[in-house]
Amino acid sequence: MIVRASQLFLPTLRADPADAEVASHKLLVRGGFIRQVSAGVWTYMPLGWRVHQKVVQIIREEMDGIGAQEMLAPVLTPGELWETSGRYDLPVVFKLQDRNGRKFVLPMSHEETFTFHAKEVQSYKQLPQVWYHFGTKERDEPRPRGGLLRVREFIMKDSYSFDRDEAGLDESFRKHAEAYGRIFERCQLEFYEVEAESGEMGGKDSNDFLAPGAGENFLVRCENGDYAADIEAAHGVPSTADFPAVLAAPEEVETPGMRTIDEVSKLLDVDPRATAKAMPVVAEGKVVLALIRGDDRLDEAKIAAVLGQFVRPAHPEEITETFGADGGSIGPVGSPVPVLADEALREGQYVVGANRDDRHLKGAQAGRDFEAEFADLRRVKEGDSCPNCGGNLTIEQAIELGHIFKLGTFYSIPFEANFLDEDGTEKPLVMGSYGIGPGRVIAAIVEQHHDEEGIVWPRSVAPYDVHVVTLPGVEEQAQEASSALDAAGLSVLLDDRDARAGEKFADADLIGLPSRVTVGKKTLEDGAVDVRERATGEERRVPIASLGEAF
RNA sequence: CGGGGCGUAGCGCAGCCUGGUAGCGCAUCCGCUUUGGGAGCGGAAGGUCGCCGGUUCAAAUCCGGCCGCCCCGACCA
Repeated sequence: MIVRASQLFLPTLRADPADAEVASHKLLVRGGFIRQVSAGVWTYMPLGWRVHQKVVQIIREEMDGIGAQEMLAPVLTPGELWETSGRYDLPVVFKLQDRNGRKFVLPMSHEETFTFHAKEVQSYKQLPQVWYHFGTKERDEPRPRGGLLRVREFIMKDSYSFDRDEAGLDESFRKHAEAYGRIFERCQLEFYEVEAESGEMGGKDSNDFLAPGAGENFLVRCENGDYAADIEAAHGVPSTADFPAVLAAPEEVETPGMRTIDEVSKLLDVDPRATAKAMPVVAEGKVVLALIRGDDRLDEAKIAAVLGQFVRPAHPEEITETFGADGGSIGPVGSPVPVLADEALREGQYVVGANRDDRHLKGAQAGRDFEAEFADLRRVKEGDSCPNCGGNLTIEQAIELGHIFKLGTFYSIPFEANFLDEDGTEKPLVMGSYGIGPGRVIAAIVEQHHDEEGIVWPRSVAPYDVHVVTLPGVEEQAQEASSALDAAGLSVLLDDRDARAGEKFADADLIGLPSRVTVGKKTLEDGAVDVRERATGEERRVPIASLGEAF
């Protein structure tokens, strides 16, 4: 295939768009791949759509490879299906009504619809089934951002597995994980499969596929490659505290006006890591005192996992009412409410609030001076050690490319999606669901494959294989070169525009096809062209006659 | 939803404080010259200054309300 740039809708921009921050957003817009229509709503223009199609085809091949069956479910979905699952009232769900006031949902994923169809599965003999589609998803995101990173409408490949039992689900889950690995490898992505929070899905196990780069997730990794986790699920070993001399009993000290760990540790000349921070929270109407080491941050996802969904920090009035002291001076010793302490505080003696204004206690020790439940509450941070090998942990931003869930019977029970098993009993289907966002895959590829000049597409997803740049006076030779490449099965973008060489080269670098062929006046003398690799800048001279074999 | 910023030609911006016929660069169109890393000269086209209202002889500019977009946070299959 040969496409002429002079006829192509490819509006490249010389400057970065003013509202873009991340590299993939800037480059995809500048390169004429995508344009914004509204916040979090994008059009894929011809080049961008070609990339999307390439990614989709890779996903399709790998899904088909594990026996999944492609179909297409509608966007417009009756509200009753979502009332059945209980998801109708989630705030991110787009809802609308028809002229008769009948409720509809624009779904953000299709569990309900696919489970609805799964009611037609009758017998264990038909299992397992794996169905998927590339469907348009809608989400009333409170805050879209970062180009394709977080959007309100997007295409997702979502698949759903239906098995007889847990063992079958494990197998479907494993196959998906392997297929996902192959998909991301074919897209030349560096990625990590990590444990994830299941959110509102009610599922048990769920794994995220994270690609380092920009993005909204934080990936924790060990330098030795034996540990990777999303920060919300990650465990780190905190650095060792520098404890002062051991005390036989807690000792009260005056700390007038000292409210923060920083102030207290400076005043008392104590390592902040040898202090403990008390954070009263309210869960289900009850106050609990969360206790973490002075240098740590409370991880809200982790405390929510222990105390339940609705945890909030206590209000100042609640604190003084409960503890009889200001928030800067409260502590676990003599606490009127249960203490939930981070694992790091099991051993050692810490400086804590005395539950009296302007007083702290030195040498407070869990088990001796106060009772506490222990849990992992601290947010992993730079400088922590790997829980497996003790190596250094690093934290980097990452894009969530895909998410795989073991749903179990969360949907099949309310939908009564049952089958008759070998033993003659009726059982609910055991389900899994598995998503990949091609748009995020594209963003991640650009994040990981670009330089100062523009995008550097991996060949597997490049919109075209070769960019042929024609300089003036050699139009015929450029056509000849393009035909040779086309005959060799390569797709060609022929830049036949009446533009200056520099402009064409700059656009070629920006658009980022893997190879560039320059046809210029020299070609008239030697019948050869310059072939340049976008990734390396390496250039070689190749006769047009043998261009086909040069790739 | 809380905090901050922005809205003027296709893109990037100035003008607003201190009201008086709307400007710059790039892009676009025509002509000539030029042509291996974003050319030069000459000519031209293109804007309800986000929207509504108010103040004023006069509003891009001052005041009020609304809308949209970006960033941080909250939120988040």
